[in-house]
Formats: sequence, structure tokens, C-alpha cells
Amino acid sequence: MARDLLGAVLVVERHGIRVAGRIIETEAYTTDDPASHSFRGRTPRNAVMFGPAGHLYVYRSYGIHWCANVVTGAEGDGQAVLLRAVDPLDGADEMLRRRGRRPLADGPGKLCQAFGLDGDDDGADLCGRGPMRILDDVAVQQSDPIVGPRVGITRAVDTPWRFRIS
DNA sequence: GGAACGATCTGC
DNA sequence: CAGATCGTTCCC
Repeated sequence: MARDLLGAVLVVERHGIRVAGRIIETEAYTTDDPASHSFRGRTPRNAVMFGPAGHLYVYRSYGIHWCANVVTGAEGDGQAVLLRAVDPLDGADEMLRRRGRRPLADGPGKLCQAFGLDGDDDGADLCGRGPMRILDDVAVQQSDPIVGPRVGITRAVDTPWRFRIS
């Protein structure tokens, strides 16, 4: 599932400003996975992960940053894909402004800041008429993403569930 | 009720 | 390389 999101386009259109980017790096998290928030079962924080696919699971990281996932499992499954990096398509200037003019680089925290995503967006529907959506119909079929270990985790360190395209 | 610990980022 | 910073989770 994490592979399928590679090349898809994340669009957030709010306050009349459209920000869009091509998803180039993801990580997979499942219920079987000790590194996943859903591993220890459903809690108030991760409830969205156990909901229907196509919704946004946003959580606070290290008390400072926001990180966004796309729920990819059926109801009750508890699986999601962490969005780690995008290639800016629309609103690159706005992204830069939100980033405090710091260089826009890889990383889930930076991605959320650039797209203006925070805790209020937890549970948002990406497949409805809301301000944010994922255009996977425009996804270019990717050949051989780079596969590697996930970043910043302490459990299941050797599980190669990070996927990256250029 | 308390303590430990992050799916991170930045600046020194 | 360490500090920021706070909600969530787990244990007593």
C-alpha cells in the first residue's frame, strides 16, 4: 500500500490557497508491527487508524511536530502509511513561507508544516469533497522504488518498509 | 498519580 | 550532538 501512494499527488486547498505535491517517500505501519501506533490496539489517539481507508491520521511527534498518515486498511485493520516527503507541484512559495523560509526538504514534520496540516486535520476525509485529497489517478506507474529501513523508530528496525522514488 | 518515551527538526 | 516540548501510554 505504501508503494501505491508513491507518485500520487497530495492536494490541500484552503483559504483560497492550493498546495500540492507528488508523494515521493512513504513508510508502512500495520497492527502486526511493533513500531506502529496501532500495535497495542485502538486508543483515543490512533482511533482514526482503525477507521475506513482514505482518511488522514495526524499525530504529534516529540511534542513539537505534526506527522500525517493515510489510512490504508479496512475498518478495524489499523494500518496506515506515513507521508515522509513530497515533490512540490503547486504553491511551492506558500510552502516555503510556512516553513519559515527554511529549505523544504524531506521529513514528515516538514511536510505537515508545508501543507499546513495539524491535529485539527486528524480524521479528515481524503476521498470526499473536503479541502484535501489524494489524486492517485494521476499517479505515474513507478518502477522499482528504493526500499529501505524506516526512520526514527526503535522497534522493528530491520523491517524494510520505507519506500522512495526520485 | 507519575514517569518515561517518542514514526522529528534545528541550531550549535 | 543535544535540546525543545507535551501528549500518550503504561505502570504503580
